[in-house]
Amino acid sequence: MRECVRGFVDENEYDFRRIEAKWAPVWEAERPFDVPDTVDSRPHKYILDMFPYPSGDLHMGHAEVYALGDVLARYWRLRGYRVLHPIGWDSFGLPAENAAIKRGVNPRDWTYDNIAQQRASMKRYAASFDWSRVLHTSDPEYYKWNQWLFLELYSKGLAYRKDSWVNWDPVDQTVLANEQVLPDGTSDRSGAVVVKKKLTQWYFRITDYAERLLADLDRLENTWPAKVLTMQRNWIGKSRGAEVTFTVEGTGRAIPVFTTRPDTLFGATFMVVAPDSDLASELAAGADPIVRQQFAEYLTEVQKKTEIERQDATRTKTGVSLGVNAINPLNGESVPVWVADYVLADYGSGAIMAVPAHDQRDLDFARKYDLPVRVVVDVASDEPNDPAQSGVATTGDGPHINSDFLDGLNKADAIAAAIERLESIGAGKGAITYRLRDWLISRQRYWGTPIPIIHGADGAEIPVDLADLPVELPPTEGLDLRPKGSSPLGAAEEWVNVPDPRDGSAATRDADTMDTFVDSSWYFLRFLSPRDTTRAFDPEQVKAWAPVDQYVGGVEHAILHLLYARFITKVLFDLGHINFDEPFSALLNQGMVILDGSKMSKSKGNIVFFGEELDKFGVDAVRLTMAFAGPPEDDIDWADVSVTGSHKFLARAWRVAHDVTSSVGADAATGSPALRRVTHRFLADIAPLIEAYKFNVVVARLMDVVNHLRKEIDTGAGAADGAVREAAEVVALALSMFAPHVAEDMWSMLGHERFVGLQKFPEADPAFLVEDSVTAIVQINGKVKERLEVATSITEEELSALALAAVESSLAGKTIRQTIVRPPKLVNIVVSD
RNA sequence: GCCCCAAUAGCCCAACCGGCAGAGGCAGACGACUUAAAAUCGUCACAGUCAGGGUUCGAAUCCCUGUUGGGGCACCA
Repeated sequence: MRECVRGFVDENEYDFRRIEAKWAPVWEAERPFDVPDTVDSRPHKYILDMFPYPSGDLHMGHAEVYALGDVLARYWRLRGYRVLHPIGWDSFGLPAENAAIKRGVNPRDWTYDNIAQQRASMKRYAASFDWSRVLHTSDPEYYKWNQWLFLELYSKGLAYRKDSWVNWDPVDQTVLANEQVLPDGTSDRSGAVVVKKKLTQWYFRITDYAERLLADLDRLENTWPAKVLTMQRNWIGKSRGAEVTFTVEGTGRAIPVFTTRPDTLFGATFMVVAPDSDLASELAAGADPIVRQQFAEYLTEVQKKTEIERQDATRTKTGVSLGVNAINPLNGESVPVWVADYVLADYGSGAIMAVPAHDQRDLDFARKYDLPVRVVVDVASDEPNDPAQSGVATTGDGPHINSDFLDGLNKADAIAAAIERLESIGAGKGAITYRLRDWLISRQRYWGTPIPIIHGADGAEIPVDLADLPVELPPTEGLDLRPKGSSPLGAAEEWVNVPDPRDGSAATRDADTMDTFVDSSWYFLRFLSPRDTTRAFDPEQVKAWAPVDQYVGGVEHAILHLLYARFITKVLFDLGHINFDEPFSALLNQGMVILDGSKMSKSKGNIVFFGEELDKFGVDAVRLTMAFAGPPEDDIDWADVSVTGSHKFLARAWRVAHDVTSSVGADAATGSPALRRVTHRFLADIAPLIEAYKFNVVVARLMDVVNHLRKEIDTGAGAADGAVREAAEVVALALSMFAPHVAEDMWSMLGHERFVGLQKFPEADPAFLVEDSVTAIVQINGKVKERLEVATSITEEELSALALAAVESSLAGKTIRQTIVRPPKLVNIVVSD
């Protein structure tokens, strides 16, 4: 049950409404966290939270990221760093357009109305952003540089157009990148089942960077979540093996195949070509009419399948023979060539050698079409070793058989020997392939960055001159934004028809817009000089701030955004625009805010509304709850946490500061040593805890300090004590990371000038960090028998003697076998009867 | 099917290099204050660490097996 917390309009009571109303306007007027362009000598930290997409108001997920990101930003400020913590909006994208179609509003209006709403909520939430650097990716001032980026890639051959089978979302009526298709074959936006279409589209050559994108993950090993690293490695999907060239019998046409198992070449009993590959069409074209007919029917059937059906590994494999044979380069054997849709056109060369004895997919196919199975690795297991009978392909290691010069070798040696032989006879070589495909970046929708290319009547692609950027979107008036499979921009005749820059003849603009992931792949650089009209980013500012020291956001971007941003960063590095090649030095993925064990959703009706929570409990209590709920990467079940509890704690902390009667500068040295010990231990522990993202533990420790303070004021040293003031000030400083309004008010009540967020943590005094004495425990056979108060400096001999004396009576009649002494805390005496 | 992560009090969570299972909070019980209640202040109780085995003087912590939950990959040759 969450009930409403009521405040009192009384200066002597904690009232979050009064305190919020008091400080928000001051921060708004004085902008304490804006960072000027000037470079200064302090150490820098660039703390970045993933910027939001403006779909309606902020939600509880935003409340979590921006609370946690702000803890880190404020922490580094309190450590004396110069902190850049900017915010903006990822404001191009389909939802704006879909809303526009549904409600007849302009996508621009819809977007900027939402931004205004989110901006107001964000300000209310009091995250310490630099509000002078706000950017929106849908502003021409931003997407001009997005177009510049495109042209940079284009000039280096990294942006290109090709005709290919692409993922098509039949609901949103646009193409999707591979990364935007969920594992179940549906679109990550619309949820529609994705189909394949053959279209001419723009791509970024991310595959050129596959090896570096993979290798450089090692450098992020301890600063990025292991989970994200694994996901990226899987996505890039490196395979080592060999490329082997088979030759079509008769025509001599070469068929290159990629295999991870060149050692099993003697077990290849047929070949399979992807039905939708050019090679298949070519081979079928030369075949007899019956084969041609069968192939054509099969291809039609295959193309009707959805991605879901096609990716179902359990379905029965199908295929047709192409009626031609190919020669195995190692043994000269002639094997039949088939087409089957378990082979993919765009992986490897779109063709495979099939080794049914040692590959389950090939075996399934061989058994269905009665093709031969030849065992070439003797895997020496207890299992029946005949895949043709068992139906289970063997993949283990063992001596090779039926393999001529490979006989007797194990897997690794046979692979090496096979590659060596292939290379010496010119029939192949060692090779590496990647699962990663080029990034499809064109979209057939309106609300995105226009692609700055003009198509000449002769088919030439002419990059728009830099001086003519930005290519601005035309107004929506008169345009039909409804999805129809081609870009709405194509219908904006005045916009699309332009003179050919070469000779003034008729030409047209490219009517597609860019994937919005292009926009977000470099926005962290634009924050460094957001008003610069002469370039995408200022190299001086980049040198001062970049790369991002700490990135904070959801794990849903583990592949998409983070992979693209890494890629673009490497491209910009190679082009000499920046001097680093990984964009985000450290990454924190926060969990989700859920309710009653499940994800919040409109359809389930289990939504906690951001604004309502702030109304009921106050900004500080909500922010504190986000930090205190548990480790940041865990999900927060809003039903399991108590915002009321956070509110009560804040009131308690506030009251403590309110009760302090000493003046600024009161001597802490003469105050309560016990309290000082608590305060300085806390101070010493903040850094390691925050830097390990243990925000929940810091809050717990903060509560502990407040509890001690309360006790000290009520029944100890009293409200005028110097140590009490010291502790209250430390509480205000530390609390400013979580609850800025309360902290600012406490700081002010303690007689200080604003702003608490711009102060520095005092150093912990080492004198309070060491204990003079500790409680040592004495165990017999691991069970605690006695406790001794001993000096921290006690020697092994002294402690041992004290311990033996203390448990003397329990040792009567027993034999001491061993004594383990770990000064100053433990003695374990091992005895037997 | 393969891989990874987790499991500590009724609940959310702490626990350094293997060394007394508890920092903090929620919910609970009791007391003080109050005519009473709320708020506040205080006191108390509650688990032997998912199960089983191993290593060790000593295991929440290391190893193995399993259970449950979460996540990733999965016709990629």
